[in-house]
Amino acid sequence: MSEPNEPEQPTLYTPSEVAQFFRVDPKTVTRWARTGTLNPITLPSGHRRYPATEIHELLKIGNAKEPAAPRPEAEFVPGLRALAVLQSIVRDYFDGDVDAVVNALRRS
Amino acid sequence: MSEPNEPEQPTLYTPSEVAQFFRVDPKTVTRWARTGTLNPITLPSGHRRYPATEIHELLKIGNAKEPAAPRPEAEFVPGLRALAVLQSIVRDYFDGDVDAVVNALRRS
DNA sequence: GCAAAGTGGGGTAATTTGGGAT
DNA sequence: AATGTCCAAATTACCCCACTTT
Repeated sequence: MSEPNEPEQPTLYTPSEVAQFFRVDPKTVTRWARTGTLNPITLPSGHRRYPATEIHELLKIGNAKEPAAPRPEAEFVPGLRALAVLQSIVRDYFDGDVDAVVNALRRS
Repeated sequence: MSEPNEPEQPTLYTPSEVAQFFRVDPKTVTRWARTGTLNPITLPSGHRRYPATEIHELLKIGNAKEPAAPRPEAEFVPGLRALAVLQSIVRDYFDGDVDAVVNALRRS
């Protein structure tokens, strides 16, 4: 059974992390969120988490065409768990449109 | 935790998985469940499993406003959050191998 | 049965939030 | 106008150990 690895590059950033990236006070990050400069998700508790994609965009990270990732010879075989999770993503976020998912992956 | 991967049946996340998605401590996820914020399934042992649909829905909160939804009839454009979640799946379950994800989708 | 990893409960420090004043 | 600081309340993180699952 394949299990999630430790995320070295998290999808969501905490307010403190974002503040450190921009070299500002966490309070300022909160203000940016309130004024719409940043678009975080809100936890059920009211705290905020900031999508890495948006932060990276603002930090000008990843806008260069990076060399292709190292390609392993052996084909990756996903476990049942990975398949189930992936399919749930396709269903909930992409309305079951597999091509849309593939396109989104190719662009990113 | 082996279960059929039929799209009709809801995918269940473990507390650790939910915690990774939200960038919070697993104990916080448990807290949300105890206070009724999340509605997990309770195993006979007392442990909890969280329906993916509810988790995905909560990950969208606060991200309702898309910067630009230009063409409804045009090609499907995933939201910022959808892309972020998808990328986390690629990273955690497919070791960052985009092609492996595409192949898995094409086969299913 | 045994070992390793994950989970739940509790207690305590650290973080986050919001408001207001500088 | 935008940012950093102080404050208090709420939320979360990290520590323990016992139990469950694999």
